[in-house]
Amino acid sequence: MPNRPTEQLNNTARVLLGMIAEGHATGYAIKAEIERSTRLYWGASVGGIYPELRRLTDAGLVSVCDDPRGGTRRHSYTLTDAGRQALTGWLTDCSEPVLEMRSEPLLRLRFAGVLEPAERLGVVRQMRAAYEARVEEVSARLELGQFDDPFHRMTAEFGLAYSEWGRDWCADAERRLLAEGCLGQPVATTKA
Amino acid sequence: MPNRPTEQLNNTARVLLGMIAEGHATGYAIKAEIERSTRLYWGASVGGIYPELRRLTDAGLVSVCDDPRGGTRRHSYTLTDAGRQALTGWLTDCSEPVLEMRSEPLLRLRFAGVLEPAERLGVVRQMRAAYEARVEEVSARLELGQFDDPFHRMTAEFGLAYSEWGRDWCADAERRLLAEGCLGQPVATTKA
DNA sequence: GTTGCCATGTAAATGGTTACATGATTGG
DNA sequence: CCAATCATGTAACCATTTACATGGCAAC
Repeated sequence: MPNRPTEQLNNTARVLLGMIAEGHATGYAIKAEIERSTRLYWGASVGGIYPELRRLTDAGLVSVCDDPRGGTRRHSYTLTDAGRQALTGWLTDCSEPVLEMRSEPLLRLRFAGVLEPAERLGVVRQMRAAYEARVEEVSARLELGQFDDPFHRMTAEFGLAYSEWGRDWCADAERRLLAEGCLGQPVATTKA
Repeated sequence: MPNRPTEQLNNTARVLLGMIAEGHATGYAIKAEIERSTRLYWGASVGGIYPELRRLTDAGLVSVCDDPRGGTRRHSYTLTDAGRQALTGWLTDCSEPVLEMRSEPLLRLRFAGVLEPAERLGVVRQMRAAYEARVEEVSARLELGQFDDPFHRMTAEFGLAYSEWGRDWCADAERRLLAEGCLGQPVATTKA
């Protein structure tokens, strides 16, 4: 009687199942692959993977076998039928299109009105700098051919195109702000 | 001696300080404003605001006064000088351009290769549907004139433009997938 | 022989989400 | 009097992050 059946997988579990399906069999290999490819568009935790692997094992979604390298113990993971079903169930689930967005630069922009008009432009400049740095990072990785699988490459290309779009949006926003003198005094300063 | 000085604000604290600076004086009003505007681009928790308001008070970043409506107790918050400094410090901080991206549709796309070729297109279709729904939602709100402050409007416009961009990217990706027969067999199925 | 990588894990803290609990006021 | 809205909070849970701890193996 599995602890957590097919019903609800958390994000760590999803990444783990996907990685194992792709053939990354050990915790360490998964960790490395997360660093290599997923980090770009998914802030995945790395500290939680060993506990979660155990939970998945207990839940019967993955099976483990000992596969030592010399004297170093090593666990090799494979998907069970239930695990594969959970993974494809998640991937083909058409009910929940969770599009959450959590962008600190945008949150800052939302509050830029509380700054002095002269300082407001800096918030957008910052935001543009962040996108620019991301453009550099992703395009460098793409040029190095780091993304073998076509779907990995697609997601990296998405990251690149999105960062370029964001950079351009910021440049345009800067122009608009300058044209309007960084916008009057929308600040509703609190009066005690 | 404040519990948490200017140094590090968590995200809830940031939203709270910004909201108070804008003149949303009570926990309830802040909650309502989060629902109204911030939800679109910032998945902010609403359950954590009262405890956090107390922490901010203890830390000397906001001051509170009782402001009852009839027999209903009510707390009115104002920024202290330290609070205003913390807020502007965050807004003008040029060290940390945290651009985290956490998109479940993209994560699914990354693993689409483990599905049968025929099913892969569905992952992108899903993603497009999510963006389309977002486009509808944000443009409806913009047309209702829900965003008074120019910076609120800018963030909403960002949300709209981004969703449109994402929708179009997906449409293009769908075309590419179809043109290539949803891409061969990149699946590295695990062998036990 | 020591640096760096492979490999697995634990502990503590923080943060965020949901659900619950309470009660006053206003308007129909 | 009932429903909706204003208003404040707590408790429990889950997820995430960081830091730490351990040890083998390979290469230089």
